[in-house]
Amino acid sequence: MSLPHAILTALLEKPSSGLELTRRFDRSIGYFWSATHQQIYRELGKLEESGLIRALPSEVPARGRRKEYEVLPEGRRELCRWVERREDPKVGRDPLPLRLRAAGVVGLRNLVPELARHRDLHLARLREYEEFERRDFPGGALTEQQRVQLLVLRGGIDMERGWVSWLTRAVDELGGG
Amino acid sequence: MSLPHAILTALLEKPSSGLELTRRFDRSIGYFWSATHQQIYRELGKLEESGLIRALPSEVPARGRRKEYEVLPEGRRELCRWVERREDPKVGRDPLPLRLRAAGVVGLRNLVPELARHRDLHLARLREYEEFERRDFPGGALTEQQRVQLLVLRGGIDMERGWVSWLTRAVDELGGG
DNA sequence: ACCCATTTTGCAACTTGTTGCATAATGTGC
DNA sequence: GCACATTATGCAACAAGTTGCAAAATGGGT
Repeated sequence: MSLPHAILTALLEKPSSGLELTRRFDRSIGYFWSATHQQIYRELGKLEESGLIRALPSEVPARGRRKEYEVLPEGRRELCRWVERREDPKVGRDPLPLRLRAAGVVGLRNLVPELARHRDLHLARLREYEEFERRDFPGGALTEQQRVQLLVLRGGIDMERGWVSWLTRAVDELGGG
Repeated sequence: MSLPHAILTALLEKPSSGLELTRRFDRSIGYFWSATHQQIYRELGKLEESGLIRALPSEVPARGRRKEYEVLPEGRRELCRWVERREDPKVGRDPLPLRLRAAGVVGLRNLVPELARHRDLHLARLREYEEFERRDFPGGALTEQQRVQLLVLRGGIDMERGWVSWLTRAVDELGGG
């Protein structure tokens, strides 16, 4: 039940349309979550139906027509409950280490180049996040909200660093013999 | 499509029953994947039906009765195809950073103790993995399969270290003021 | 005015993951 | 040999995530 809450957060930060949300998920929210536009539209429908958000008033019934949403008080309350809730951590879900482990049984085959490719992709993501940090948080006084956003961004950075260093070691050890 | 392949890998390492697999998922495979026993039983059914694995012969039809599976040649081939496949990395899916970000909007409320709790849980997991490393990989010559398993384990360790350090910093910065 | 690519919203079918419960066999104490 | 917890397998209903496609509006260009 994280997607609706991720959407509520994003909408509180700034009222948006479905597509806009999709784009923001690829950027600032996507360090730890991702969602396709279909997921988002469906969820927006549910959230509207249950009275947590509403579409900003517009005349036409709108299909293929831009539709902005904003959070209602009940939506904010639900988000508060979620923040306060106690919930245990989940283990990650990345198939790559699994594939490496499979390779331990069926042989390395062509996996090392794939590991290197992933290392490069994670490195690119890392660079991008570091760029966000430089661009969006130039030193100086930060609001509480900005401090939290920066913390989350740094979490994303730490994770990507972890991937890069692990994959680098893996390629080294396996590629080198 | 990772679960069936994770099961194939585990069964190749050692033919097992459903419950045994469930336990092994909580241990050596679980660094990057998890599965409940229901998921595993369902998947075992599918894999058997499509001829990738088979139940080791036993007289009685068996309900509530231990049932061992082994991988058939077609299953091994499928696993090879999976290892060779090109597949992009997925972003993580952990709700905690999302909740922190939500707290940036609705206020920190009681989140800091929850962050500390997660830090402790990740730390416990980290200790457990380190214990696995000490116990199952005492220095000396390793087979290729063991080297790969150790690499995967170290990936799990790196990720947990990342969590612990990030959560430590988060608790520090937010708790302290 | 018309064509066409793009933007934006959305449906439907499917796969995967989760939750709660049911049922059969096995082991243990008495 | 009976009661009871434990082990082991499984069903069914649901929730969440994925994939492929469609259709309405918009904004050029000609």
